[in-house]
Amino acid sequence: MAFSKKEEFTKEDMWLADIAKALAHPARIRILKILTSMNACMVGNIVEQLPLSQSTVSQHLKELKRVGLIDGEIDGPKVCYCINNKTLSKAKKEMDKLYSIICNC
Amino acid sequence: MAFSKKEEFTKEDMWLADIAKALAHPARIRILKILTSMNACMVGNIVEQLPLSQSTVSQHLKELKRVGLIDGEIDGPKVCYCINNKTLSKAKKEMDKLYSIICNC
DNA sequence: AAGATTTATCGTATATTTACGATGAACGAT
DNA sequence: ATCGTTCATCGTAAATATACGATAAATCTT
Repeated sequence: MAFSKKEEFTKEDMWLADIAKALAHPARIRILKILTSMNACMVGNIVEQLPLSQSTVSQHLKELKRVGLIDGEIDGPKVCYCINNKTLSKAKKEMDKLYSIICNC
Repeated sequence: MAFSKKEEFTKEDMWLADIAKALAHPARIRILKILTSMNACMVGNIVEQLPLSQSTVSQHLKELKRVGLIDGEIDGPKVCYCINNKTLSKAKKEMDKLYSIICNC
């Protein structure tokens, strides 16, 4: 992103852009769907369902966690990930707000 | 993105991820809002309202155009940009669909 | 025709993203 | 205590993204 000038934008636009960035890879969209369909699950379970290595999936999980869209809970040597519905609700709300502003529909 | 494995995902997830990528910068969200508030406008008009150089704004416009969220019409030496409501509607619809799948709200 | 205006593109620098294998850290099981 | 399992992190490579100034291309104005 080089030396980005993001400070010059509103907090709302920056937050939404950040959420959009987290959604900007099909693997991460897939992960959210997987977590929903299984309610919650271990990393290994997610890796199985994606055409990516364990380390790459771990990075995608980290990105989703960074923006708060998912939570990870340590369970022995495993880690159980799940959707963070609070952040997701907020994301939906803000996204709807954006569309209500810019969309004629 | 290195050598991305995006071929292994569904078209829907890839399309949505691509739309999200286009929204993944506050300047581009701002541009969509500006285009809405002014209905349509020239590049210079947009540049005025952003803390970015003309060439950088031009790149952001190109990214929005790439995914079809905006259209540009040449008008003399100027170019008039406007929202593409068709793509935007589809984006909203697909985004809603995603949220309806993954969101408990 | 010459000059001004407008915008896209080029060239460039730096940061970030995506991917992988290898390694390390934490835990459970033997 | 050692071994296997699970996952994050490190190191690395290549592609993209972001930003800018400079330049080119197209069009208006004079």
